[in-house]
Amino acid sequence: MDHTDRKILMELQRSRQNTKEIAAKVGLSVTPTYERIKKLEKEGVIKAYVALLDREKIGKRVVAYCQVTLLQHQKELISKFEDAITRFPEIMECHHVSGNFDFLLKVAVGDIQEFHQFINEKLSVIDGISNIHSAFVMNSVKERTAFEL
Amino acid sequence: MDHTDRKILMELQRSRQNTKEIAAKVGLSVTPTYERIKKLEKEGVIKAYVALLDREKIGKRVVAYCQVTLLQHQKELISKFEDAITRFPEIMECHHVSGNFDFLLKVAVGDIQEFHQFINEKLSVIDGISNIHSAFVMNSVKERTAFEL
DNA sequence: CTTGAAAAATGTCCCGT
DNA sequence: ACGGGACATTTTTCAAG
Repeated sequence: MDHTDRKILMELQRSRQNTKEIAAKVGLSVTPTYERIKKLEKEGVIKAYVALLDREKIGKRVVAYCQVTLLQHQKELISKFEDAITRFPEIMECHHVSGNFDFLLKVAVGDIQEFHQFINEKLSVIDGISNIHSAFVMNSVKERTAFEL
Repeated sequence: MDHTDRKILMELQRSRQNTKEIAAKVGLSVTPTYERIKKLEKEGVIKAYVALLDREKIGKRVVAYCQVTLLQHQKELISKFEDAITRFPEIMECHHVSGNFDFLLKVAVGDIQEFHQFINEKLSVIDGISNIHSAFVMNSVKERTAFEL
């Protein structure tokens, strides 16, 4: 992966464009540009092309980050927790992290009532949880899916 | 926005597809499907179509969440902090949150050395910061950009 | 909404260098 | 690895029921 590939990826991370436009921006003709893109797709560097939606416009007014601490750090307990997490559509992200707590969850819901319900009926019901601490997003200063290359 | 629109959005959030495929999945013909998609784009419900990359394959081996606490909660201090944040390409997300700390940052870098450099030379240099606590992502159990509709 | 059609744009691939 | 050109697919628009 060279400088041109990185330029192509930066563009594709920003927005969908046709091969001609990309080619012009990286200073190549269409064919090599096309082949580079296909190669990046085949290698799995590009995982998918997706649509990003406006959170407010689809009625997800509440985003919260939940710090979850488990009772013990046994393999079984962790697996059980991770399995449960996968099933909840409210959870956008779940990361196993180092530090004071074990998991960091990003949750998106319609309103506070729905969040309350999620915590009480879904999250806190999972076995082996010792503690949950939530922080509500008041304003997203920056939010991108694009990595710097 | 009705049930069909939501179905269309769910598909487009999952992966790029041509109008014919979407039409088949939502049980409409191509023309109305095409018009619905254009409407959702025009209204800004669909913000953009982007490529998602494989983090490991582009060499971003380290992701960390940083909890930042400011010294005081003055408007000026907050604005200054937010301005500085915008300029750092390592920062993927920055949310102003309620709770024990003020800002939650998602940072993606190549390795620990780069992270160390980011904290010491970029983040901690910003005026008005009282505390930074970082948690490294060891495993991402779930990571999606798609909202449930 | 459906079907069908048709032009323009784009994607895809083969063959040169 | 690059560029040109040929062909297939898709996008986009339109008309009629």
